[in-house]
Amino acid sequence: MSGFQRYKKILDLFSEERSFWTVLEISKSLKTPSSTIYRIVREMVTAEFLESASGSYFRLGPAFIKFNRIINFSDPLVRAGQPFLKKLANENPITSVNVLARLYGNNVMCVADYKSPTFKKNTSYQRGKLMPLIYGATSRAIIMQITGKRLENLINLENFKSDEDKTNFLKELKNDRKKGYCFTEGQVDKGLIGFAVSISNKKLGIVASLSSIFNLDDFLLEHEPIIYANLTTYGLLVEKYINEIFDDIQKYHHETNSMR
Amino acid sequence: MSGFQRYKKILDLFSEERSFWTVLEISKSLKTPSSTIYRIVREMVTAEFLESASGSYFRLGPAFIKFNRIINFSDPLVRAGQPFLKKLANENPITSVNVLARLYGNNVMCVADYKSPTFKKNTSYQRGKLMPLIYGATSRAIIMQITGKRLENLINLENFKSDEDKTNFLKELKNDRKKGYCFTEGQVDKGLIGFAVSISNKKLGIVASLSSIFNLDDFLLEHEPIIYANLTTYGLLVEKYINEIFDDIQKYHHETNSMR
DNA sequence: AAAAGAATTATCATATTATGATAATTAGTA
DNA sequence: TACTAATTATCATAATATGATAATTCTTTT
Repeated sequence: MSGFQRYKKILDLFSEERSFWTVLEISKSLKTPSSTIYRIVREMVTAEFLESASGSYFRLGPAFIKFNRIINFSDPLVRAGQPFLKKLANENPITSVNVLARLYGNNVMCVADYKSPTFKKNTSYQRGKLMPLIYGATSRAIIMQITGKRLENLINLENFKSDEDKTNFLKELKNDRKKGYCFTEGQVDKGLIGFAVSISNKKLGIVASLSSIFNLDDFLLEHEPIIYANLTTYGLLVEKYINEIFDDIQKYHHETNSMR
Repeated sequence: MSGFQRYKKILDLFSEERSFWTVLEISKSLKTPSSTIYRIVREMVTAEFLESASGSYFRLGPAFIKFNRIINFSDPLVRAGQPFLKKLANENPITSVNVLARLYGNNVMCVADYKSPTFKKNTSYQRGKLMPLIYGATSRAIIMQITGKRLENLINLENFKSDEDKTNFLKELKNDRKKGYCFTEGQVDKGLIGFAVSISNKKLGIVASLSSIFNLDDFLLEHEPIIYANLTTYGLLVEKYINEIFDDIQKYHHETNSMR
């Protein structure tokens, strides 16, 4: 183990289900002597990436909250898209969850969400949560932007039941790419349906989507055109704002860099 | 520079105001050759603690969103307190911002907040934001739990205008400690007032506070007893739940550790 | 399409740092 | 108080990071 990996491996042990670890547990789990782990953990506590509780337990530290906040207030995708989620919810014909998601490594991650106050069911789409790559409209509108070898690599990581399933998926992907939007039913949460459009920004390396999720029971066919119109309109708006934000950033850097 | 510091120093460059950095900018700023920075940045991109955009810019990576989410869903303080913030807001006699905050290094950090929908003004208390240690009721209810050398060290980091100011502050602290709650006016945001109670859990090393912030203009003297009653009641409830959560965690560890 | 320039990665000898077994200390508990 | 568990210190050795430079790749311009 070397470099940043040394620290990452420890952080990766912490999960929602298991958020407290003792040094001995870490040591066993990583098959590394406890004297080494003690030293590393101490470093990370100093840096506030870990925090110690009594009973010799350690948990994730407040640094993550701090940096998360910085991202939240400065990430172009979040900044550009967040304000529209509520509007989208209000203009949708039925109660909805609205989600901004992006490619995150080999997964899709939700980066912002807004649920209508009247939406009762719990959904799998919540900020920070990793989502499966091949299920749900939210993910589809992301993966359909990817082509060639990159797509192949991503797809090969997934466990399709059969080769037929895989071929079907790729066919659907192609279709949706042409249409410019996606629809899926119950792929992530039972009883829910999703609609999504792609969002991207080449300069910023953003591969993302904007989606609305509804209760199947609430949905009528006549809602469809309105839903697509809303998503398309706001999707374009979000892209426009991302561009503007990036331009501002570049301008700022040119100014400050030329000041010396 | 060695160990985790090497990585931390780079991360610490990123802020809300300046969220994009090029390798060259980092290299200049840290007075370290760019070949070294390139290597380190690449490592962090792999670990998803940094992310590259085009134009050779880098920004904070999605790992922070992921770990933040884990904290959000597993931190005993947040888990115990978050659900009460809305209730507190609803039961307060006037529109309010309600905040859970905790000691974070030498600062106070807000870890959860709920604003009444009718509360219009922007406040400085938002999740993840660092707050001054000696201003505002939210911070006061935290620092008043600290005594002895620890308190002295913390206080000495602050710039009091005069020794008199410092003595006064310590006197007020003592008073509030006796009373069991705090009140301040306009110390953090003009036109706002704050009420706070302490929250702590020795086992978990939690030194925190629960507070309600109001518009000075809305406030009448007759509101005061209700506000204190609410804060006290919910403060105790939060502490009770923190305890229960910790007991669950311990039970879980005993079980899984004895399984081998 | 070629060329120039910028960004990024590779190389490698050397300096620095991490490792882990063990001992020493400290904190927690009965 | 004494006992046990947790944490820190020590240190020789193995492993790794560093940074100057060269090589490569990516972008932009003509």
